Amino acid sequence: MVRSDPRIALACCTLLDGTLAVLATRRPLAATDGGVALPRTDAPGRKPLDASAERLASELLGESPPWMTQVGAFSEASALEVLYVAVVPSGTSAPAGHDWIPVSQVRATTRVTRAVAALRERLDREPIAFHLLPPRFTLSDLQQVYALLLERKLHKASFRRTLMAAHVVEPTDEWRSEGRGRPAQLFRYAARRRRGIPHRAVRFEFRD
Amino acid sequence: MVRSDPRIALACCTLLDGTLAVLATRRPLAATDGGVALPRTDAPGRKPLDASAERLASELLGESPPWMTQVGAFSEASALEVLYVAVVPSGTSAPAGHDWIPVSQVRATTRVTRAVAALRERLDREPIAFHLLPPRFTLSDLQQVYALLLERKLHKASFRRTLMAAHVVEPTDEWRSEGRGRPAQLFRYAARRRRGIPHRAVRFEFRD
DNA sequence: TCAATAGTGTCTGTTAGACATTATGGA
DNA sequence: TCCATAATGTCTAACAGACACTATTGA
Repeated sequence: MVRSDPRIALACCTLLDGTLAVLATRRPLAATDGGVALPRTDAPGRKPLDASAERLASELLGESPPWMTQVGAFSEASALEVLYVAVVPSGTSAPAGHDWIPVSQVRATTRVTRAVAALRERLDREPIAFHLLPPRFTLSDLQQVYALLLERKLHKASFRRTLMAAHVVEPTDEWRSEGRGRPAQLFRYAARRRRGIPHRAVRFEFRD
Repeated sequence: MVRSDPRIALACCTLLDGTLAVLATRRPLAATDGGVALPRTDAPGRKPLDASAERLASELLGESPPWMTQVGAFSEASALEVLYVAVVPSGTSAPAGHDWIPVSQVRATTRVTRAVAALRERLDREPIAFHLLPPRFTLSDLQQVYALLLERKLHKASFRRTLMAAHVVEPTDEWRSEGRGRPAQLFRYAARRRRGIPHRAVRFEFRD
């Protein structure tokens, strides 16, 4: 009946070489659970969990991640663990003692799988993809992020039409030449406040 | 650093007189926190949280609720609380010492609000609306549930077309006459396994 | 010139929503 | 008969996806 404080674990995600990667604590001895070691902290019971998670992320990265949310609670070993997921822009370097591990290498880990699923589920309601990219990005970059997280191919013209109609990006006057091919215009995330958010059609997409 | 076991709280929802209601523990003294008292239990540290929540729900209702999931963890007073949400068919009677309270009367309560939000967010991927109804229901009943949870009007013909195209209900040979008007055919939930779940279009529906 | 990528215009099939109409009961 | 509700057919505007095409750079 007497237990230690609950722990908070953070699955901090970014883009690395065109794939999703998660920040893992480097361990001197070989990992014994077959998964990655997510950064953790003990959560003081009285403080809001979100605040503790924020502090953990800030101490790791030096600043608050641009997007973060709670995934859920798990009973882990003998204590309770509350998992958070955050995203940081591609190019963010791993802090000392940590490494970016491609999630494809840790798919067996329940926590990472659930963290990535939480990203995918919120992709259409939260600007997650944008915060996985630097402030300036090309529309091809953005499309790749959506394709990566949704795990499906996307139609280029359709993707751009929908993006423009939603007024969530605005063009800059910068262009980027990526070696071969026509240079791409850089855009920034700028969700223009819309008067009425369009109604989604009712969907019945049960697997069961 | 030394704390008691985490608690599990259950927001068990049903339909009552055309509105959403949540199961609250009746308290002899006036509630002091201005909200409802959700059924709770202490979670043994070692057992999976889902199992503890299942047991809480089963002991309350006499059987497992047809649908249930974890909402998240909250730091509550001095301990941690993990909130679950369940749905039971309309007509389920409140167990002894408990009452159905319309959620419109408890909107200020964070936990109930988050539980209902969790229902709405999953409405298109889980058969939640169906489990809020008895096994046999009319399509008008079903549409009312969707309209209630989505908080918007739905177009009747469009709703039925989408429903039929998704193959998630099948007609029975029963009809129900509700006083005045033409009797309605009763349907049952029967999600036929579909070969390929259709791709949803990419949406950008950020409020921000 | 060619290869590669960015960006756009047009067409078509699907579908959500509007509207109208029929069907079938009770009062 | 009238009214209320169920159920369905048709039309239209919106849009996702396919396809083709132009634009602009490096090699």
